Amino acid sequence: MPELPEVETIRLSLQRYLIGKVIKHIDVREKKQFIGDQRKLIGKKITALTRKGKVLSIKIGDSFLNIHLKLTGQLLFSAHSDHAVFPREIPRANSKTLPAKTTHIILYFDDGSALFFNDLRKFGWMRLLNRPDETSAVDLLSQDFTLDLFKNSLMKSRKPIKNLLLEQDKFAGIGNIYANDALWQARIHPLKSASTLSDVEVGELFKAIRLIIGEALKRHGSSDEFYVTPENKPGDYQNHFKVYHREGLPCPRCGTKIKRIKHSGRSSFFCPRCQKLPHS
DNA sequence: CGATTCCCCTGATAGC
DNA sequence: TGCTATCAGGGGAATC
Repeated sequence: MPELPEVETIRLSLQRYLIGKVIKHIDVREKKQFIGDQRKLIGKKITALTRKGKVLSIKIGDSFLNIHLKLTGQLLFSAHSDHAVFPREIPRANSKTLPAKTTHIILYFDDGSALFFNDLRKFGWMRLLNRPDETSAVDLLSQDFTLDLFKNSLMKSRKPIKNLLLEQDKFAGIGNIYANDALWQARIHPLKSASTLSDVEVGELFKAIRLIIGEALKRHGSSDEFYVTPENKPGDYQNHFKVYHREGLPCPRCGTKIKRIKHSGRSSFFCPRCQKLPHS
């Protein structure tokens, strides 16, 4: 699922292709996934790509096309829209060519290139606004994401730390993969109440988030299920998961079998030896 | 305030 | 074989 490292990888890639291109035509095949008046974009030029948390914003003319990929969204670029063929199968699109069955929106540019939005489960969206999509939260790669801010947020909540990490209106960008791996890195149990973390633990978790997100970025994200880069290349972090999707496999640090629990409707993975609760 | 549940959607998988 | 039930999951809304 696309989290900060995946969306940032996509942004850096698309930035190279899209800046300066002019929108010729937009094909919206799944109406509910495009919010706004697409006609506003015709003939307008792309001037910037930004990202906050998991939301990508493409500046087109005076408007911002905001994109959330949710669980299964893919953005693929092709220099030749009339024969968009990739050398390898696109994961879960069951095809090397575009458009695929899962292609729901296509942006055509004036030079014959195109951007394809695939999304099997149709949870993702493109939303046209006159500003980047608003979230008051601090992005994890921002200078404003400081230890002080992090600590203040944690001390105000008695929720399980894992739940807090996933709240996009507090810290934008972390999803299930990196929340699990960061907690493992910091040796903190996912159910531990946020406000009960010691100063040392808060510091370790702060470092762990930056370390794990940084490693994932270097590896161009995690191609666990659907995610690929706009060139249809996989990331590499899935080969280096610490605990995520590794139930029953050995902890990379101590060899203990990794456990999986469900809470608040989501799965958490952790090492029962490295990440202990006070009373267990 | 927080915790839980449902919903959106589809393919994979399990059970009969 | 083929049908049906269940599940995964980001995030928003409704409910307790």
